[in-house]
Amino acid sequence: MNMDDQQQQRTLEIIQSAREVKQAFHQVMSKAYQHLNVTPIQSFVLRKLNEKPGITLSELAEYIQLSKSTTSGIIDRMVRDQLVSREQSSTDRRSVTLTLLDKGEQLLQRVRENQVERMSPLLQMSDEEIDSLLRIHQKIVRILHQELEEDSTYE
Amino acid sequence: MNMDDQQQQRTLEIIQSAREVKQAFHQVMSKAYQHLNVTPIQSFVLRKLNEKPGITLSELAEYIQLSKSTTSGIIDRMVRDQLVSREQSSTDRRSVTLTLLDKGEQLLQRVRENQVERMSPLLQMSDEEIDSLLRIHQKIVRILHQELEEDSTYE
DNA sequence: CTATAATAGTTCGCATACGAATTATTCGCG
DNA sequence: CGCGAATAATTCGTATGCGAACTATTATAG
Repeated sequence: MNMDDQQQQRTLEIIQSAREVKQAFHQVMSKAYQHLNVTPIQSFVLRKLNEKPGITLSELAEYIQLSKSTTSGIIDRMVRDQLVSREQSSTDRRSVTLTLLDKGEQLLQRVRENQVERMSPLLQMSDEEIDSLLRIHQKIVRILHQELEEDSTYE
Repeated sequence: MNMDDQQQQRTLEIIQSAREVKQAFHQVMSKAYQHLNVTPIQSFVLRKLNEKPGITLSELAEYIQLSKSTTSGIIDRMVRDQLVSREQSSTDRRSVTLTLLDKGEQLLQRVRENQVERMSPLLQMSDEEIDSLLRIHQKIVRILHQELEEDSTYE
């Protein structure tokens, strides 16, 4: 329960560091995609729908780790832009199934080409660095998810 | 300009990994602070204002790496909640100076105590892992910021 | 078989987050 | 000095992001 100041400082450094990385990615990706008229999260959804056509909204939300309400809003705008179709499932009338429309597939193709150009500088990092990064990130996510579950015992 | 599929896959892994970390931090920190009625970014601003009392809005925005418009909105809500005072600068009437109010200082104290409890599991990581993480994160931020600057040559 | 639980989505109010446009002020060049 | 450029904030419209409340449907317990 008690940490000394140095440890507290250490924790803050990790949080701040993750924040900076998040912000930097957000800014680069927003700028990289804006001339395609697509947002970072929409590009992410395009990929997922391409991998799993006919997925339900709940499954997509689980997949991209966002709440259903947020996911519903994202899909709203993608349907409005004719990138995605939203249809009632035949097996469970509560569910909706999501599928890429032609326009969505074409956009995904352009997103992929664009990403190649914009993100390639990341590969300045060595394989060892990338492996190390991915491993530590996984560890952090595991620790934080564990913390979240234990949290439900509070209150 | 041309990457093979493996490299493209590698880049995607990095982006996805950063996204997962971001989401995990967001969820844990939101939950950790919600009973104090403060958001993660507000807790961050409380710390900065404590370090640099009398800072201007532009300086704060630069510090926390957010746009002025976003920062202005965050301060709006903190002023509304009587955590922060916003006063016209005497030296430059265009600027505003931001200072923590008593209520803000008290809240910062509770945030600090709370954070100790919630974030300590992160220290399951070894010093080597943390050093490695911070170093690689800095490298990523450097690469992405460089990318952002070069971008302005486009269009 | 039916009342109740649980589940799938949507909607609402709120807090970030951005860029563009606007206002007020200061700077800086001639 | 004085006028145009630069700077500091704010406001607006839009897109994430969340939880709570709600509707519709399906599952389940008795």
